[in-house]
Amino acid sequence: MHGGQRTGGTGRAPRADAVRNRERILLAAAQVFAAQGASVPVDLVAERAGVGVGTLYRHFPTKEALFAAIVGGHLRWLADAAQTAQGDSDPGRALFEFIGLLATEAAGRHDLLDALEQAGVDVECAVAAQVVGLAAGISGLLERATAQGAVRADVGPEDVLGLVIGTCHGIRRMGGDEARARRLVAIVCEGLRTGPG
Amino acid sequence: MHGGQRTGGTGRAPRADAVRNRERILLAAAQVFAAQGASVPVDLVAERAGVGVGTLYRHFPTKEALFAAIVGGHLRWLADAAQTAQGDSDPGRALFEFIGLLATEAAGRHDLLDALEQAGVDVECAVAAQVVGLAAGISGLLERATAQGAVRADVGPEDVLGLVIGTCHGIRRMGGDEARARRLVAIVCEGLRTGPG
DNA sequence: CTATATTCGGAGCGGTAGTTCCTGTTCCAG
DNA sequence: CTGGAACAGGAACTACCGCTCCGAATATAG
Repeated sequence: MHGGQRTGGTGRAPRADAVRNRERILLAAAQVFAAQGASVPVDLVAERAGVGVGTLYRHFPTKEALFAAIVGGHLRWLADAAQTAQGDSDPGRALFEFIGLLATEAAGRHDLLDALEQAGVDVECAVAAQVVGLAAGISGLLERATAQGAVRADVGPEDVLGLVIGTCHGIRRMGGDEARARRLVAIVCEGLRTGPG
Repeated sequence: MHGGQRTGGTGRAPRADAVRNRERILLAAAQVFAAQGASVPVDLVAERAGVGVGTLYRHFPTKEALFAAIVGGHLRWLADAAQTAQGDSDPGRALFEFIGLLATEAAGRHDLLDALEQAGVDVECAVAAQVVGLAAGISGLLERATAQGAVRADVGPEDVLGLVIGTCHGIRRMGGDEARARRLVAIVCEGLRTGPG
């Protein structure tokens, strides 16, 4: 499970135009999903890729599979970032910086926010499996920050994810204003801190 | 514009079964929209009301009009609550209590959250006009709280509304857990407060 | 009770979106 | 060069949804 599915199934090498079209589709889907979200019609992705819908459906069995292939990369990247952030000497700062990163990414890319939200509703869906790595990373960051006493003791990983998703909705609501986005993130992080003192 | 539209337009008294059906539709729509949100099919509302879709469309020109009629009541009620809360002797507490009320209402009722979100995207739509009263109430509460120094000086009414909407998404994400809902609201309110001290 | 304007109901229309199917085309081994 | 298998493309199929239309039912005036 690492190179993409063959069409035939035996061991024959794939044709050159097939792999070319596959990459065109992936590129177009990345652009369109990021700009418009998961609700964009499949035909639009195919058109942008310069390909018919039949071609698209030969490479990806369903729209959801294509979407999962696109957001999977982002999610893995974010999960890795969370993993490395756990090595930070200041756990509190590490958590808050990662929240800022996640909020900025998800507010700017519609596909990422859609994926996070879908994962919360349909636990069975393809993207939900991709999110667990990210959730684990947040969990690790939060544990260290809690041990340090940098955040309220009663918050769990689900709370953090919920707050981030919510903040992204708030940010998107006002047209991606950069200053406001930073303000909302700052407010949420301040709220996560332990009380005054 | 206060009693609902007549069908004919002259001055004839409406038929008894017509007003009965109108109220059935309103009741069914209130239940279904609250449970499933604005995206619920019109046929389902009609079925629940024990009425055909044709009947529904005689009383309400469009689905959006029906939806606006349903959420309009809630929005006015909330706007009134915000108005009266402005008379509170403690502006900070008044604002935070109202945020908690709004979040609880919107997290439990899908229609209210959908309306708030739709108003942020389509400024032209019917519900957007209904939200301005609520926004004005929040504005007033925030102004007093800011003057008292109970909240950060750099937050605006739009920030508050965005945060509340976001918080509701976070709350809904985890299945309406009561304790978690209160925790998220508390975190956001704490973040809105002026820094430590 | 009768007449008639009003209302009811749901089949059907137009549009959208995901997916499939089939014909014509293209690449590659031999 | 050539045969044939893999591939491309988009029309068509299915499902869904908001909305309309018109024959059937019915409430109310006289």
